[in-house]
Amino acid sequence: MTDDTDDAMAIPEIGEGKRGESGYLGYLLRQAVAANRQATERALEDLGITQPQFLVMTLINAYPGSSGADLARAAMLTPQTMSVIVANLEKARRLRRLTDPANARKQRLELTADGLALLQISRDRVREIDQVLAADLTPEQEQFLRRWLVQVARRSDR
Amino acid sequence: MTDDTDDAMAIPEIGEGKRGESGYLGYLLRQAVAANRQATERALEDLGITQPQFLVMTLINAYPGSSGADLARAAMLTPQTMSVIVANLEKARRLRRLTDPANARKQRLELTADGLALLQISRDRVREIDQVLAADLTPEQEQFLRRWLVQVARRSDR
DNA sequence: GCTCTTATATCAGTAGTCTGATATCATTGT
DNA sequence: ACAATGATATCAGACTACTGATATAAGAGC
Repeated sequence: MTDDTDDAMAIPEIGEGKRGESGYLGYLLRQAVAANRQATERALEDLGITQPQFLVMTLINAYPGSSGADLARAAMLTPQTMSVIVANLEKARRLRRLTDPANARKQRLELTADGLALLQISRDRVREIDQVLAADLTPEQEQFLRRWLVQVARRSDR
Repeated sequence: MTDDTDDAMAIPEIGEGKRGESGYLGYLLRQAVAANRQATERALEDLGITQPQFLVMTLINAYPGSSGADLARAAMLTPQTMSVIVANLEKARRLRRLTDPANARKQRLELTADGLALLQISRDRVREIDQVLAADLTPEQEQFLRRWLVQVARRSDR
């Protein structure tokens, strides 16, 4: 079917037209993140870990004893969203909740041995995907990129 | 509360530590996109339009008569996802489905007058947010960014 | 003491996003 | 003509992610 006799216009390919250098920067950002997320989840598929779960496990490992609210702030997510992610991780027995001795409302979170083991396996794979992102970049270019991304996140922060 | 007598470590601020120049590029990307999405949805809040809805309305306007499958390919989303977005847009009477005369399975999508009016109002606001992203960038830097984002999207495509 | 504010966690509802499974229509091959 | 293949749409289930509402605990001010 090479003839285009119907009147629905053709949509350009990824790198072309509005989907390339023209078009919204926000759209290109979203496209890139979606691709990166899919790559990550494909890499962690056999471990049953999603990208957000990996992020939260990483945070808990780095700052053990944090509360859900702490994690929500760190990940720039709402407490409700974090609550769901933590609940899913708990259901899979990858973390534990301990009641804070000083604050009965607060729950101190920490990884189980199982969670830590999975995190360690995941880390290498995620790092590898991350390095693909920076391939073909000079150190200066990567530095510029990182600074720009942080600035974008901070500017819309509130 | 300036003393940190409890043993839960403090989590750094956005630009600092692992949340700044170090840390995963993928994480920084996600943070930036989340911030951008929130800014966009805040700007379109009174119109009741989400960022994905804006994208789909823009696509339908540019390529009227496209099918859900066409749009899914263009937006790099699955047909199921597109189906949900289209259903929500139809529920809000911002688009119409016409059955394709040549293919009873296919549905040709087009904006209603209402949808088009909303799209036109939205456009300026979204463009403004997009320009904030590119503020402080030289044309060369912006060009480099766009190329990198397209490359990231294309590389993990499939 | 008691109230007001703040912080924490969670329930409910909506929207987006994926994978997997189905049903239906169109095209192609024989 | 008919079976196989492919394209389209959609249902179901799971995980994010948001807003809004609620309950409870801690701390501040009176």
